[in-house]
Amino acid sequence: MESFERIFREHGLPLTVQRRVILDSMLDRTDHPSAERVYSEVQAKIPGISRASVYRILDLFVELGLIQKINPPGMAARFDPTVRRHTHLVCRSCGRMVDMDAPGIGVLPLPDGRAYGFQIDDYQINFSGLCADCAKKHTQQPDK
Amino acid sequence: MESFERIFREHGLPLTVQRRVILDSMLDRTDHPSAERVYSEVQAKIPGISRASVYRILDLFVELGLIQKINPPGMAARFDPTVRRHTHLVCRSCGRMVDMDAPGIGVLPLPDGRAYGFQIDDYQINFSGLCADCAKKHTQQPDK
DNA sequence: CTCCGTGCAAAAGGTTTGCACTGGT
DNA sequence: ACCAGTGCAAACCTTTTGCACGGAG
Repeated sequence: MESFERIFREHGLPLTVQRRVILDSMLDRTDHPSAERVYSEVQAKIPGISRASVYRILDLFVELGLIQKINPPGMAARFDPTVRRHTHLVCRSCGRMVDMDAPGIGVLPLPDGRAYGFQIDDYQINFSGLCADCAKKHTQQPDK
Repeated sequence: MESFERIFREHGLPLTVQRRVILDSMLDRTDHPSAERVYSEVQAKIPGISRASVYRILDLFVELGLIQKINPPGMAARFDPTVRRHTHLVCRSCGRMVDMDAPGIGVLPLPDGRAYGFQIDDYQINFSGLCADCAKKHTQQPDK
């Protein structure tokens, strides 16, 4: 929780205000914000911050293993403070993304990729469909 | 195979040279080209073709169910003539993508999303790792 | 002949980069 | 004081869009 200062020291990385604030705003959130959304939220706390810094800092956190980057099909990348592998539900219509923490769901053995010339070491499962709001809209107005 | 002319007629869609050539270049291929790659390949056969047409035509084929669009994490979309759901192996280093047709791999029941307010109707599994070439490079030069 | 499809160029959206300055350590 | 981190703007990559022309039906 607060040992992130140690993590930075161990890597010889300066702990700047920008990094503190962005890390703060990422932890303990259950949504999956895009870089743009993090940017606009953080602007309230650090008015002069640049979009580039947000991107750089989020990518740094990913490299440090502090957060996870998710690339939903056809939309901006999202960032997730939950680092362990887990499954996401994505709304095809509005892009809303929620964690799916059902036991047994989304747990696969890593297959042997040698027949394909691959060393497989990770996987990602994304379920897609419609969230409640979008399902409602679609049934009300099936056209368009 | 050749009934695609019928498919177009049924939809009242003109069958243009561009569509013929792009469909031709897509069928029977086992790689997973990006729109840009299709564009440069097709330029050899139709010198004046525009990038926009390639994008429009590929998307049309996806709507017609003739091909599939794949969105690998963090890179340009790929197109796949194999329409049925199947699993992909993606090289994290070079982006190479191969089909993984092992029986039983990548077949999941659709979970009940109601607890999350979702109607789940599809999913995608991507295994990731290193292809043989990139694995070789990494072991030879672990740094950088 | 009538439209739809196309080519072109520009815009849009998301992300990265080069460079000078600033702020941690 | 040093050097990495930052802000800014421009570049970049992928994809979409507006519009006028041209070819398929």
